[in-house]
Amino acid sequence: MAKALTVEVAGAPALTGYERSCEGDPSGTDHGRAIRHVLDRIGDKWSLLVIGTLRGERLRFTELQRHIPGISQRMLTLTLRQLERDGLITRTVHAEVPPRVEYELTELGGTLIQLAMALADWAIENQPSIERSRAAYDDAHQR
Amino acid sequence: MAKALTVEVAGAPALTGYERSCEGDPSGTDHGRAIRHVLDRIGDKWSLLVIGTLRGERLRFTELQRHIPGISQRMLTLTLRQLERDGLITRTVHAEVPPRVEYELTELGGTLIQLAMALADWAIENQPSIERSRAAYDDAHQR
DNA sequence: CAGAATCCCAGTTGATACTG
DNA sequence: CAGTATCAACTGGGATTCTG
Repeated sequence: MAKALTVEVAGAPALTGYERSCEGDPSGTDHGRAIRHVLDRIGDKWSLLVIGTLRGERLRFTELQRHIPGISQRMLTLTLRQLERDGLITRTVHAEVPPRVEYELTELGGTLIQLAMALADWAIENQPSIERSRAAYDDAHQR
Repeated sequence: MAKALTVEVAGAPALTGYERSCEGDPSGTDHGRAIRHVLDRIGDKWSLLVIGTLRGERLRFTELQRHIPGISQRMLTLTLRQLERDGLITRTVHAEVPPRVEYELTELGGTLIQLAMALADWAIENQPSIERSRAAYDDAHQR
């Protein structure tokens, strides 16, 4: 997840194999590379779910955990940190006892929601079709 | 990748922790669940890249490998099989020597391209902003 | 309450060698 | 050419325990 942090050398961000091999790419807009970047950011198990949950509401740590069944304390923390670092959410600590920390989407994070919704819609709409295709494939390739 | 295959029980597809905990969900359209499904399908390292490469062209195995720098023979094979199973691409074997196998997007796969392009556009447009945010974050949190 | 620190396994990916 | 088979390495993520 923190790839760029672990392999960073002299301030230069780490490069994946794909990126390295594309360094001299003539195309100004390498979509492959771009896609790799989004996926690195929101292609993990929880990021998109956290963003979706923060849609329209500002929530506390525990509230988030309740809204996202199955997420562990550890992964919620890591995911939130990552999203904060990328500027997709903000983290606000209130100087109280007991502590209260609230998370909320930034404007940038908000723009991602649109994509997330599009993805979800696609999934909902095409799930049956995919399910059928799988059944057919498995049926034809069993032994 | 083949999660549903490995943990299948009596014909019922496996459930992730998230899905299990949502079984009684009242909402007809659980976006969280839907997003989980798309991510399971195209959130891996190569699927979206393969789909993007197949955009508009029908390509052979080796051609695909050349178009996608960094992908190993093994991962290309696995990814193609998965996409074929899900009905996103078709695999055509020509009875020749040497063998010729061509891959091409299905209609369903074509619809995914739209989303992929949207993702790529988002990445390209917001990459600088994210980069800046990261630099600021790392700067503020270093020690 | 909101985490930080550890431990650890399962699953994914990569490298390499072999084949119809 | 288009794979398959095998092995090794890496890492994402869960469970658990501790703390300001």
